[in-house]
Amino acid sequence: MSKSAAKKIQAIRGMNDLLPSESPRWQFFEAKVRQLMQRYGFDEIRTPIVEQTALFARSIGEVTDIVEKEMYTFDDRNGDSLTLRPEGTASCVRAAMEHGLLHNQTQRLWYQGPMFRHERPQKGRYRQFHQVGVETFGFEGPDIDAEVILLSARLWQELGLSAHVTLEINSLGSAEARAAYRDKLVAYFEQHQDVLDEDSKRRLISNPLRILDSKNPAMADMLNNAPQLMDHLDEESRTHFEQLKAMLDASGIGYVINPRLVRGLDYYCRTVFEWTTTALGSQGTVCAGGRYDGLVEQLGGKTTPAVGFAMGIERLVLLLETLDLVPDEALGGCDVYLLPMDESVTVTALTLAETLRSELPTLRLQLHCGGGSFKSRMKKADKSAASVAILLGEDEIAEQTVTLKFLRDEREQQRVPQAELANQLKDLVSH
RNA sequence: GUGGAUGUAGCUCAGUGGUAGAGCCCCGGAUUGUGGCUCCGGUGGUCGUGGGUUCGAUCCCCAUCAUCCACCCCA
Repeated sequence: MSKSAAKKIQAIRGMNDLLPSESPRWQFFEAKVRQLMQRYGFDEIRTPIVEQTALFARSIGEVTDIVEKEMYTFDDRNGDSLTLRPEGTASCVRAAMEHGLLHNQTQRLWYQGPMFRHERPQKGRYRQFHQVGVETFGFEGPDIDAEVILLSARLWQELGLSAHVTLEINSLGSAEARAAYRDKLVAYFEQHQDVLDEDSKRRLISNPLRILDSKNPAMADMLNNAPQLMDHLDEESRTHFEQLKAMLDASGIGYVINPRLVRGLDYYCRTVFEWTTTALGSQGTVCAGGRYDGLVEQLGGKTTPAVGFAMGIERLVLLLETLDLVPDEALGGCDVYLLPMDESVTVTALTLAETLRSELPTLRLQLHCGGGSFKSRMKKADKSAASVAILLGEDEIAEQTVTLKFLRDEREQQRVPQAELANQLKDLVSH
């Protein structure tokens, strides 16, 4: 490379490349998710990653941290204010409304993709991160709340994570009850201004319910005497919550009721829940969601009950990696390595490889390319993780055979007629 | 946005005010058609970047960028 004064261009802070050594874990996770969604009868929806800024301002809440200081917002060439989506629910609601999916019908949707928030990166938290989300529309009763929670619980089971995550649930009450409680709480906190720390004073405006969750011991007494959310639930929400608990009990799903569990986004009401883990440091929430019955109306649609959740893929993949839960066979590699022994047989090897791929569509066959000594070719076969190397040289070509060499066990290598090769390799294709 | 730690080879890391080393990886050889183990050799660094102090800075000072951890926030 020439000596250039140009600065090295690197990835944007907090936006990561997903390298080949990592991608199999993601694929493993994504495959499980896709399969699961099908099993539960959820349909995939894909929406653009850019939306009008107003969509997020109106749905997430004007005074939330996300909208106030974490959005990637910019002006389009025609002057419109656009924003890289910081979460998936708003886009999903917008798209569903826009295409009439909510008109006199119910929906069970899921999505997956990148989200963007301008936060200080740390373990399990990045500026471009990825979520899988589920959104359901048109179901009023607690059965759908239970259904989406059970769906998430089954995913942990499928992934081997069940023992490592905990379900916390709470109810925020109806939008009216929540608003009334909020006012009451703010009034209470204002009477105790002298005890409030800096963070809490700020939250008094942005998210007063969050103050209840403060870890500051100096405020513990004051918080314990604060009005309780549970005491201010409206009757319908109370019933809804009781029924949900009964359904979870009947399903054998363990949970903890956390009266201080408050979601950060404005649109939640009634049921809220969170799956957390202690294995990831301070970013322990791995999946979170709840009911948002008012959002569709808030965005200009007909009143439509809705429940959903989102999970952070980075966090879950990190968890899978930490706990070593991705099976070896999911971690990539190939089954066989086809190796021409010198330059003179390159073309034959190439055509043989294509023949085998046609005959065995699921066989993972890597063809040696790039020349090199025989020794280096063998080394690459070894590195490839293939269990079998197919050696092709002048002798083999002369008699229309190949040499099968077993790289991972003690079996003698053998000559096999090319016509029988596909048949011999079948056993390697168990997937 | 706040606080702390760290930036030396592709990776993991030593190290010194007189412009650098190990292990792993990679390449070649010992082994003309047999990988893994062993041995030998080799490629590869403007010591994150820019300034300052100094005869001289990878080392000391300042700034900046990046990464990591925590706070905040959140998935």
